[in-house]
Amino acid sequence: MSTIADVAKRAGVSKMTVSRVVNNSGYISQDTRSRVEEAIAELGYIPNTLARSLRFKQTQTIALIVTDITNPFFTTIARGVEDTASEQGFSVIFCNTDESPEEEQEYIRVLIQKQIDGLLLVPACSRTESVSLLQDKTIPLVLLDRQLTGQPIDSVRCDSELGAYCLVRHLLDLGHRRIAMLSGPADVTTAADRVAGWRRALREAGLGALAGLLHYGTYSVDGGHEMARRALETSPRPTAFLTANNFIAVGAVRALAEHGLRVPEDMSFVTFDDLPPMMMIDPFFTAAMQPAYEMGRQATLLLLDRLEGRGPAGAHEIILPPEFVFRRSSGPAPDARPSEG
Amino acid sequence: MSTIADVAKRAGVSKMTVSRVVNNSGYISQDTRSRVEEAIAELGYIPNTLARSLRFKQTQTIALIVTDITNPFFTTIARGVEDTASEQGFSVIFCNTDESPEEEQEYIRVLIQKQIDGLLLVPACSRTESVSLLQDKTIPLVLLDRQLTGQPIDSVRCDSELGAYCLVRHLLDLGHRRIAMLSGPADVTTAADRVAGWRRALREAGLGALAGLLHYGTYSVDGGHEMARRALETSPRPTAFLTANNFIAVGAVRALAEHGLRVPEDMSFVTFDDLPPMMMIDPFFTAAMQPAYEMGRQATLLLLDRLEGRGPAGAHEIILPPEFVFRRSSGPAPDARPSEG
DNA sequence: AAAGAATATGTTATCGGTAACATAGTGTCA
DNA sequence: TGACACTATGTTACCGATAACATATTCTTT
Repeated sequence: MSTIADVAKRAGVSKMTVSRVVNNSGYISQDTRSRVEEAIAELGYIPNTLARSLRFKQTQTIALIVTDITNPFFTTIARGVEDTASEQGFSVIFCNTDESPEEEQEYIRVLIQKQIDGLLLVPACSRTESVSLLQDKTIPLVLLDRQLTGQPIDSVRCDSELGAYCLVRHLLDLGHRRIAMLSGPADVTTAADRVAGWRRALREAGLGALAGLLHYGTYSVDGGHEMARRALETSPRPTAFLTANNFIAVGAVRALAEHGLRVPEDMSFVTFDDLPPMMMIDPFFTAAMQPAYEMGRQATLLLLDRLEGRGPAGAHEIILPPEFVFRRSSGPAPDARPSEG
Repeated sequence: MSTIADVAKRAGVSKMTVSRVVNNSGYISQDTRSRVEEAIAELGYIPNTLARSLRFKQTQTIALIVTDITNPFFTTIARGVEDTASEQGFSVIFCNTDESPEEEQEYIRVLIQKQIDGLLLVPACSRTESVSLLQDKTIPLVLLDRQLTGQPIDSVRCDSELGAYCLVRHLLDLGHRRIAMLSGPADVTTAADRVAGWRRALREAGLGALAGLLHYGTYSVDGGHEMARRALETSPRPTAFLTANNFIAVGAVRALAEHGLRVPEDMSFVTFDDLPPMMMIDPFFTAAMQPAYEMGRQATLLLLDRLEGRGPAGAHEIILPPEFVFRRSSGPAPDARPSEG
């Protein structure tokens, strides 16, 4: 691996002269420039970013920590981040915590060691321990998707409360009255917000009695399966499900199938997050879709602004609206149909 | 951001002493150790990996370049790589080329700049230009999934030829005789291998006339859609499709639906790579599944061996067998059934 | 033609950490 | 009690690049 010193020796100049050629800075005679460029080509010299970063105290690298790399919602965010960052000459380090606050803390420590310039974080829970490390170091932080309790922090997210509210309104319009909510972990803000939207829509419809309709679980297929099982045991049974993310939806649909229930004839179904069209033979869910790519993009732009000391004073919150697709999974409530069961 | 010098000053010792405490090396009195640890805690000191790596000429970082980050096959490989690498104290940088050799070359250049210790590569095409950069630098390289033409290189892949062969045999057993192959790009070795397996099975069955049955396209939904359209225009029409990956399968199934054809009644269907069970409400494809996680794991182990100068002399090839699932997408050929159009 | 600007290149110090060597006190053994 | 090992700590140089400053030549300008 040849260094700037090797190039300098070969070209018969000082290291500084080589540096000037490489970075196009300062004055260089045409003759010297050619000699140096020739030496660079001959040696296949590629500058060492480590050394440069050490000197600059800037690595041109940001990191993105998500909680579930298998979820297309997060991989789409990741693409938005990657595209936007590399446009501006930044590299991105991706990390996956699997919803574990301990992993999160460990990653943050390693990333600080690696001298990242800034961090985009989907927090595993709403507690703030792990980010305190960053704040001591004055490394800019932008939260994605989920928030933290306590002091306000720059964040980009989708309006979960509104999304859930609209989905429930859709079900109410179809005549449903017993609408179960299969939510995520209680200490994750998106789950809480979606519950709030569900609750508001029902309250406005004069349906305040929610006993047995609200279930908390993990954002996973197993979580959805488990919550759906619990929900189906209640009596009277709900006629519709609202699930708080795509994996919960898949788990819940499977549980319904196991109970011999058809969607939407026996149970209507609406969810947050769609499944990726690329993998769907036959899209099916009525869903509130979060603008994942755009969330990644906006968060990155905000973070890069912060790196240059720009952007609004105080914490900046960007809240994007969900989009809705209405498909076969939601239909009229049984007792709203002329004559059935 | 406090440095080792800050800690040293606060503890009233030299930088070297702090370094010894942090790395548990050399001799340290209990008394000094406590003072230094206290100073570290007070300042929230976290060592700078850049500086350390510069000195060591080792970053404890490897990179994984894949061609399509949206494909669960590659994200599963990525998980295998990440888990295995971090077990051994290595970080992983993920890169996505979107099947572009130019992007690939650019990433490799940046990764060399970042002084990665080794590279896992899913090449975008079988040409070798981009990896020559690495070989000048003696950075160990392990190929994943696909191979390169020319000199042999360490590689880990699944037996594509065998997988395709067995899938076609399955169709032959079901009575199919006109079996179309919807393959990937002609200059990608996995696509070529799958074509070879398909060809061998047909030849062994005495079905040498392949005119109009072989189609090349991209490994994408659009590619599959396009190839399926072409295949459906041939006459006599094929009774079964073999698709070379999961996205091609999705595109092809959609094209069939547009033509009003049912699977498997009107067209049987087998494919390489399944869709992720996590996102499938109702798994459906008969598929040859590649052991993606294990491929990532094995490739990482081989690469880490190479980093330490271990492993077999000469290029090492690890070829893992595919697994098969037989599901509803494949059924008897129409003319093999008692009475039907 | 002298003075200052513009051009071209080199030298030194530095980023944060650590290997290699140096120094000094303590303990042990013949 | 002197020699040598062991323990504990510090000093110097270096990894590869670059900012800041220094030096030297050429070109303008009055």
